[in-house]
Amino acid sequence: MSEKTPALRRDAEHNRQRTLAAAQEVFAARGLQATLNDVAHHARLGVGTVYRRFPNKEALAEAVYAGKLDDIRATAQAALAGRDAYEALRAFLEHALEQAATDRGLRELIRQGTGDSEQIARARQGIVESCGHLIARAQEQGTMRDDITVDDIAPIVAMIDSVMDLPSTGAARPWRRYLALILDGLRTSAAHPGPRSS
Amino acid sequence: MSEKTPALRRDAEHNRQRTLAAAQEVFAARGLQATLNDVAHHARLGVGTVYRRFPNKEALAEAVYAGKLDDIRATAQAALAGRDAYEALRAFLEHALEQAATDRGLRELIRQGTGDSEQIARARQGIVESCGHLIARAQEQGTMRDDITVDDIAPIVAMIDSVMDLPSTGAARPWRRYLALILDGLRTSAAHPGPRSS
DNA sequence: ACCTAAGTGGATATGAAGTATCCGCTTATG
DNA sequence: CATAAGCGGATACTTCATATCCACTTAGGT
Repeated sequence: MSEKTPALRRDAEHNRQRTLAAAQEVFAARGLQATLNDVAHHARLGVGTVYRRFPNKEALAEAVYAGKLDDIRATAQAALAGRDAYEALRAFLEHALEQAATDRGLRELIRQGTGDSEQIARARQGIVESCGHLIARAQEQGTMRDDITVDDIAPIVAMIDSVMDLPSTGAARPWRRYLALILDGLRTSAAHPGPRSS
Repeated sequence: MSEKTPALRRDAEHNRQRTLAAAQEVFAARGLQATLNDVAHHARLGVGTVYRRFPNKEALAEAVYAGKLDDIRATAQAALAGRDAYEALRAFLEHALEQAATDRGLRELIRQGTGDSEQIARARQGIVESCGHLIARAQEQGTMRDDITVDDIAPIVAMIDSVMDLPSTGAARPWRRYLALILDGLRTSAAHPGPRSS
């Protein structure tokens, strides 16, 4: 490790944590377009203090989300161990989207396919890879339509995301309903219920 | 009609049309966030000329889209005449989303539930109303799940919209595929294919 | 042809927002 | 207690969109 991290003064380290915590909250609530000034104020720190530790918003966002995203990647990989691949995929998507549901910043990070750091790109790639395996296996198991591919995952996630962004009518979380609807549509049996009724 | 429209000079009227046409194109391609300067330049007119006819971007957008949206409303109303309500709804949604697919500005206008002019609000309301009738009738005809309501329409449209915004991989238009998938899920027969296989 | 009100262009004033720096003051720590 | 590290937050910079202004051009009536 050639990286030198000169060890922060105790108060400085404390403020670093405050900054991260505040960023977490602010990004979750208002999205990545929140300003570092917002974050600093929320942490009850001066702007300068924040800029001293994180050169810019991107760096801060990465510090906040790299771990979270890698957790998701790990969950996806763990899902590979499941017997029923379709169910494993379903459970994984529900878990991942659950995270997204409560964190607008995460949602925006996932959505923008472009310009993410190496660390985040790697997580993204790992997730896609695991989903690919699950899809292939579900198809072998005969539980998923053969015309589904990995490329369907991103659109599906995008679709559910978009429901989350909607000014929801009830206090409910209708995204689960739609996720179920869509995933149901991916099942073999539902592909086309059959010929016209008459 | 107490409205006085003092009749424009011929060249002025011509430029007004150019402005509308340019706005149409620019909004369709780059969305409503395009500036009036963009529009003016695209029409090969000075900015001042555009501002002379349209006090601001909102007014221009309304002039461009009021008609388009009302056409969609009319289509929805016409769909009420169809025998098969489910099929009529499906056809209407496909038609309306076809419009949206080629016009980013229209998409943004549809998405933002807030702050639209009276004219546009009326169209929106009419569309929702017709969809409501179609849903109710399809349920009477036994072709649609009973737990679907009008409130499901907006999320479904939002979901398909989000697919359109995606940096599409192939040159294809994958939104039709997902619309079909979702609508299939609304059918009675697909509600739940049945008990577990074993 | 000529007059004048209507129209035109586009440089530019205005304003809003976000980013990032600077530097006088404070505080941890050996 | 010396001093390097850290802090705060006013503010300089940018960027970008909106909207205006006014010297100049032109349609169209007489």
